[in-house]
Amino acid sequence: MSRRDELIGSIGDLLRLQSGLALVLHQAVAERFGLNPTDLKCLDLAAREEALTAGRIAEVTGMSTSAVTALIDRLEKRGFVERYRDASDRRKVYVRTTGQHEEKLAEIYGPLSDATTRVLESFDVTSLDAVRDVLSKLAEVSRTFIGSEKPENG
Amino acid sequence: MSRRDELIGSIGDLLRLQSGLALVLHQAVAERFGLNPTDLKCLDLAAREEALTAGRIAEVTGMSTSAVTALIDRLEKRGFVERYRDASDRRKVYVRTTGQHEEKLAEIYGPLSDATTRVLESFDVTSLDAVRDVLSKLAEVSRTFIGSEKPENG
DNA sequence: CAGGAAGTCTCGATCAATCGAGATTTCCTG
DNA sequence: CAGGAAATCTCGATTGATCGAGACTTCCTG
Repeated sequence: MSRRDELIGSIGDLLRLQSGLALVLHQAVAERFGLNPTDLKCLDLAAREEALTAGRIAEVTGMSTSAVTALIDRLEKRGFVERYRDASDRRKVYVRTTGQHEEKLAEIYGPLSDATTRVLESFDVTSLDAVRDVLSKLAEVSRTFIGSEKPENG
Repeated sequence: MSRRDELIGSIGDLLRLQSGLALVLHQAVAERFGLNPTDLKCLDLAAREEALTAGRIAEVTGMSTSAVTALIDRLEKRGFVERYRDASDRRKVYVRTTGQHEEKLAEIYGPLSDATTRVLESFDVTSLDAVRDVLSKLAEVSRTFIGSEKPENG
């Protein structure tokens, strides 16, 4: 086996390892939040999307509207999100994060993020450049793959 | 902001992105297996550990023994694992994978794995070398971090 | 303003996963 | 072989998340 193939093999292993670790970490985060994975996912969604309605959550997750209501109830009860009605269409209910979410995330991920930065700082620009190129291409591959696996949610 | 800092920032973003994608992918895999995340996790455990007993699963996961029994029932019913008793201590029940798990995993991840390999093949050895170094250091950081977050499971 | 549609919520029922207590089988010690 | 410990399983009850049907409020069209 060539040095190239060896490298490619071990990078593959490392990527799988990182995926596994990400799962464990995510699990730990969900526990720390006192939320199940689905709820945490919707919380992330709320943090990212500007004007997230209950109906939109149902659409994205495939859940029934009643399940979404219950979900928002849970998130609201724990203070992670707030409901507010659209001023111009009062049927709609928007969900926005209160800030607790981001705060808590930063609290949890802060040390990891710092440690990651320190590691990266120990490499030269050439290496970092290569890493960024590779990771961005890999991200594209993953995204395409996931897209092809789940054709329903456009 | 220096070029270094820019690079470090975007690599951080890419790493977070990859983590997110890993989650989505894992979710998709669990669905494809018809298993919940907990069950899938135990299945992975069974695939990795040589002599995995029911009690060991309870220990690792923190579940009660009755929950573990139910879990193994589910996995067994779907053909992913088999129970067999220890020949020298017939109280113990070992759980081993039947091979369906690995087969199905390969089936799902095959295309992604191939695409990943193709991407990596498009880079030169110097770049790959840098990537491997960085990823292996980052993996170490993640592992340490997870260890410090969950001190209970040694 | 009437009628229907859209968006969300309420309610009752269901299902999966879990727990605790106790039963069962097997092992170990004397 | 008796007694207790270990490993797992069974059973009944509980909890959390979900669904479907329908209620409610609001919007839009004519």
